[in-house]
Amino acid sequence: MATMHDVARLARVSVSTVSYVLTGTRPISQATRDKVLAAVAELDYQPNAMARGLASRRSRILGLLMPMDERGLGATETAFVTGAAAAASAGGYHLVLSPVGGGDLDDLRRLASQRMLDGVVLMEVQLADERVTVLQEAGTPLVLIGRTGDTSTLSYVDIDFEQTVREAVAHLVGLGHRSIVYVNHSAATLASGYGPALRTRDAFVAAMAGHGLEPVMIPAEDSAAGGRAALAAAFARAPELTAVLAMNETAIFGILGELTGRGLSVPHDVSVVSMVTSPQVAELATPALTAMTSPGSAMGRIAIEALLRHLDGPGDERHQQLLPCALEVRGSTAVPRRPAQDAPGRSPTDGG
Amino acid sequence: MATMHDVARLARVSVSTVSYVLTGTRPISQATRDKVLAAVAELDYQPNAMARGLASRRSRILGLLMPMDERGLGATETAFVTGAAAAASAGGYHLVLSPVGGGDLDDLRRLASQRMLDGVVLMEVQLADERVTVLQEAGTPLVLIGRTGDTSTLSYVDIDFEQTVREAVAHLVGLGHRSIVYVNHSAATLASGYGPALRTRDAFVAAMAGHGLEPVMIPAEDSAAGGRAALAAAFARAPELTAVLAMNETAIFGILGELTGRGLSVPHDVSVVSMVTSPQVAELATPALTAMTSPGSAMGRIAIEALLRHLDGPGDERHQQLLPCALEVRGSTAVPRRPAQDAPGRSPTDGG
DNA sequence: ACGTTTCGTCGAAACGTTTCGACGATCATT
DNA sequence: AATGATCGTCGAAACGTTTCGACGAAACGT
Repeated sequence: MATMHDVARLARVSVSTVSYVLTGTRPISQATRDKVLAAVAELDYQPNAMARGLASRRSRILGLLMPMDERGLGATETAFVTGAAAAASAGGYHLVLSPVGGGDLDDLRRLASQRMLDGVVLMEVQLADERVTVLQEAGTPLVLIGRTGDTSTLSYVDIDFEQTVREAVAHLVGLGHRSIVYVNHSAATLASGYGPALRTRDAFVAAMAGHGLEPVMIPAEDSAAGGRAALAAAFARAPELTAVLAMNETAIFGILGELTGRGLSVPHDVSVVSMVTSPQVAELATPALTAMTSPGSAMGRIAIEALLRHLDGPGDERHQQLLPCALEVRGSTAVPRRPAQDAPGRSPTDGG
Repeated sequence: MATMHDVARLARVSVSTVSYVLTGTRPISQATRDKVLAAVAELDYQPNAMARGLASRRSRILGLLMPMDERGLGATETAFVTGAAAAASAGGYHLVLSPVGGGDLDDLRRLASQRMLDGVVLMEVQLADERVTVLQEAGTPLVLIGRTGDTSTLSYVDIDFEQTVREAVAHLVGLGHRSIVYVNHSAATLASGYGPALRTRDAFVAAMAGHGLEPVMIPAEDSAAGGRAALAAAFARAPELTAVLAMNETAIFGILGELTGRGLSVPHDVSVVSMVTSPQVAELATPALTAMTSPGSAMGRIAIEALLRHLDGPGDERHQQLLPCALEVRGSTAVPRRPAQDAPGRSPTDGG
């Protein structure tokens, strides 16, 4: 394995000159530069990451901290990781996936103190998240995915739940639906203050109100059984329902199963829209789900780019951005067969 | 940030003594050890990872190289990552996820040459995999997930496809099924020499032969549409079929949709077994799928442990291990309603 | 022609560990 | 009581970079 000394000797220059050529820190004449680069190529030289990290006090490693619970990563998180890794790679950084769960806060403290990570992206942030405190104490540059309760001081990227819900509701209303039920995460999750669940709830109420419609929200456990139960509850609360909007990616398969079980056809009897869902999951269902596609890959990229700016910049800048999910119409939404009670049979927006 | 010098000064010993206490490389008296540890605790000292890596020529970072194609990680791969990360963490190592796709072989070469990774776990290995060559040339310790064509020299962990298929077939035959169709990956994938597809094909033929039954295999594209087409093809080839064994986790949702579409009930008209599937995915279907659960987490752990042994040991040892998937019976398999043609009502293997 | 910048390069000192060789003490062996 | 081994500790030399200060040489203004 060639070192910088070898390159310097071969090019007949000093080590520092080689370093300046490679890092561009100081101006070097074209002639010398060529000599050095030729030597680098000939020796197939690669800088030693550890030595570079020690001397420059920059590891060029970024951490991606995700809960990694037993359910593992969904397709959305996966897209996020892919996007983040690509952006890190483009910036000359590596990305470390750390399975730092909720419990091992000491693990996290150790990780941050070892100076192995130049910066960190924190996923699945809770409204009150101890990990944030730990990392801030350690002085680690930080970008959040999601938002804490106090959003003022930190950089974050999050989904624009309000805009997303508004679009989803508009799509259904546009098709002629008047009775729409929103299936959220579980009551326990809501009670624990999970941001996305709370924000979508409020956004749903607001969006329905904007159309002069009654909002009905049903919480559901994160399982197929939870979805079935939620659908039963939905019909109990709103027997005339023609559309379901579901936040709960896991429950939605139960919802579909239960609808089929009741002899109801999707989309003609009941339309279904899945929120914050990846195309891969949406395609698994039959019919394929009309969904609000989460911008996973873009979020990963943006988060890393913000983090890199943090590292280079003066350090006092913040990046706060919301990204909406994109409506992708597939087979699970259509004009309702059962005409809306307070509307004519013809949908208001089908003038194609 | 405290350094080793600070600890040494506070404990009134030399730096090397501190190092010996911390690494256990040389014997140190209890009295000195106590002094040092007290100083460490007081200063909240954490060793600098870069300095340690440079001096010891060990980064304590392990790489997990996965294709990261646009489909992202399935639940099985996710479990693998989780298991691997936990094992690495337990061994005092960190795990780097690197999105090294097929194209950027140079990227991989660079990564290996930077001496940032002590060792590497390579996922989704092809029968002829250039990445293996690159890493071997760079002298990077290596463990494969999957097997190359020549299995003699390398360490690997893989699924025991033969055993898995045998169990799946035995389950179905035990229920009384006689006409079983195997839905594999696509013809193109088979032609490209993808190990799992080839191995399961051969294992299926062997297992069916063991029961004196006719093996029927249908290739299917990795999509819901591919699954539908495969099912149609299956009925064309074997109109009397009562069971489907599917390797293709994506196609299986299309298969289920098409069965429902044809008015056939799962499991009573047709039983379905999904191979190498995670419980999470199996639960998404209605009814929940009887599946051969892939040992994702265990594989991750075993691969990392083998890699760590590689790093400590003399370096010439190999670890080669096959893990079967475990049969988990859920709602998609049952005794066939349509009695088998060439057998009495009683199944040949149900002598419990 | 003479100071004064600017440019290109060099030598050496970090960076924070690990690890090697050495050296008194202590201990067992004769 | 002298002779080795063993134990515990120390000082110093790596490890392979980056980066600072310095220093000639060339280019500039006067």
